[in-house]
Amino acid sequence: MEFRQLKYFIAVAEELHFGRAAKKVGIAQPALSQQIQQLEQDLGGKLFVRTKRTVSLTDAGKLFLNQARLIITQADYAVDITRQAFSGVFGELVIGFVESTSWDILPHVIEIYRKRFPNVKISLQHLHTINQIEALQNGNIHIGISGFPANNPNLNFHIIRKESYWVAMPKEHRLSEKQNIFINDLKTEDLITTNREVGAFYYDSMIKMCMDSGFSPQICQTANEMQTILSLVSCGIGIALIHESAKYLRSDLIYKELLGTNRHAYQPSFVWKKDNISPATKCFLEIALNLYP
Amino acid sequence: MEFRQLKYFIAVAEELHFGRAAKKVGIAQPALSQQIQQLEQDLGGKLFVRTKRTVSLTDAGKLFLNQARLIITQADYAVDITRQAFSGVFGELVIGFVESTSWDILPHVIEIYRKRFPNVKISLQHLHTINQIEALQNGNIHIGISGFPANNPNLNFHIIRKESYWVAMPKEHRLSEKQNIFINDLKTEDLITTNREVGAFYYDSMIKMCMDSGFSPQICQTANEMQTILSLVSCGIGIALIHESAKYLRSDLIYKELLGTNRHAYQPSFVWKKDNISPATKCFLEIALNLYP
DNA sequence: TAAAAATACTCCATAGGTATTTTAT
DNA sequence: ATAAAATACCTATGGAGTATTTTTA
Repeated sequence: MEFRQLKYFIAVAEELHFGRAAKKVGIAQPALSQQIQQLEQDLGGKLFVRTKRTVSLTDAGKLFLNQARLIITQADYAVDITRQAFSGVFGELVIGFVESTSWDILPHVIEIYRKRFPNVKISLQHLHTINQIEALQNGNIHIGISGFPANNPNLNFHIIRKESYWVAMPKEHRLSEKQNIFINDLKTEDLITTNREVGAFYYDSMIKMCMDSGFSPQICQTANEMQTILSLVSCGIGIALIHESAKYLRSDLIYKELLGTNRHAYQPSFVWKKDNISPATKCFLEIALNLYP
Repeated sequence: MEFRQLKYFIAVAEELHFGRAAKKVGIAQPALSQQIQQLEQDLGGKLFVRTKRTVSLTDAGKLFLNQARLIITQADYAVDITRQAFSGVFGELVIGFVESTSWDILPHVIEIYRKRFPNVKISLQHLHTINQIEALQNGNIHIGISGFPANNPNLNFHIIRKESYWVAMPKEHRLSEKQNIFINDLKTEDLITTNREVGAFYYDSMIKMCMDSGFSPQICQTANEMQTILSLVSCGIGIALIHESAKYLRSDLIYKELLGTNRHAYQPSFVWKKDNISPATKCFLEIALNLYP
């Protein structure tokens, strides 16, 4: 049984005339007769009752006509949505993101993307940068939005923006009097940081920055989320090194830029595989990179 | 797109290895590669990501795999039920019947048939003999069960049995005293008969029988159903010429055989088209004719 | 007699085979 | 070096064409 034969069969069933049906499907009448005969032989019985003047469907033929239409419809649909998948307008997109990108970048890019590609199902996964790299490589996510660019030979990245370090402190803190804050001012301060596993790049970068200035930072407390860290700062437990966009999470603190350093506290980036990216991924990246050139 | 290609594609998707998949579907590896390439070209994109060592499905490939399986399942099902239709175990059977066959023949044959062919949908239509003939010819019914054999060049028939005329009368009727009743005894009796259109054959046959004996019957009343006729007899309105099986419909009357005639009051028969009968019809007839040889 | 399906036959496109090449591990 | 997919090329099956026959209304 072939698709061709199903289409021919449907044509004959609709026309009930081999000559007209042959014209309809664009072949010669004898070829059509042969194909129908072959189909009948395949199925093991007659689909049509032919006299030399009239053609009509047998009971089994009527049954098979419904089936043939179902098959053709199903096949056309399959081709259609697969082509859509190739074009990127249909499919699935799994996006991994770090907490800090969920404040502005993630909702922004998702909103724009959804408007253009409403038929792509988006799944979001909260993943730390290191896990995004792993998930990208074994195909669990299509796109990563990480706090720092991934350094991996199989991955591409695009830095969204670079933010410097800021110091978050309570209103009554003594450093709030100072005009300019440098790294050495933190030597004797209690610091609240993230756990290293939450963002090793950020953590190590901060440690190195201190070490380069000749001291080892006093980490009095760690937490997993920025909101928690700022709450701890607010309680007077210590001060925190944050990046600029985290300023807007909490308004009861004083924020001052850390001067005299060329390091960046935060470089939110899109990350994706170098090869075999899906059309939906490609379309997403096109929008995303256009949004944050 | 061809069924062949779908099957090959499913095999490769399952094995994720062209060599093994080729063996599985029974062709050589290069032929398989070519067919998959052609399918991909048809669809307009890659279904697999190939490195020289590994094969994996693209996102669109995963989508198309589900679709391909649906199509193949649908096609297999179509072939299956069509073959069943050819064998007579699946399909539809529309049976026309006259009232008098619904007392014993119809339920009997249907019961036996349903046991053997539970997947054939049976529709019953109450039709007079003349309408059965018409319905058979334009394909509205597959089988007719009529009170008399149809006389039509396009139809075959099989007489189930032959029943002679009987006279139905109330207990107190004067003819109930008589030992033997002949046609001439009815000359002066009020007769209750069916309307002619309900069974022209029966009606005309009865009229002719009287005319041959030299009188025109006194028809005092007509009715459409045998039950009604017997009720009217019971009321003393008149007597009725019935066939033997109708005796069992009502026990408060006296029934006596009409002697001295070789005519038959009733010849219930199966009727069907001479050609292009469906497999289900053929199977039904086989059972029916075997049941009433 | 004419319309329409089937048959006879011819041709060529292509599915599938074998041999070989390419490439990643 | 090897495994595995792709490429090159060849063969033959069968789909479709033209010409003709058969059949019945």
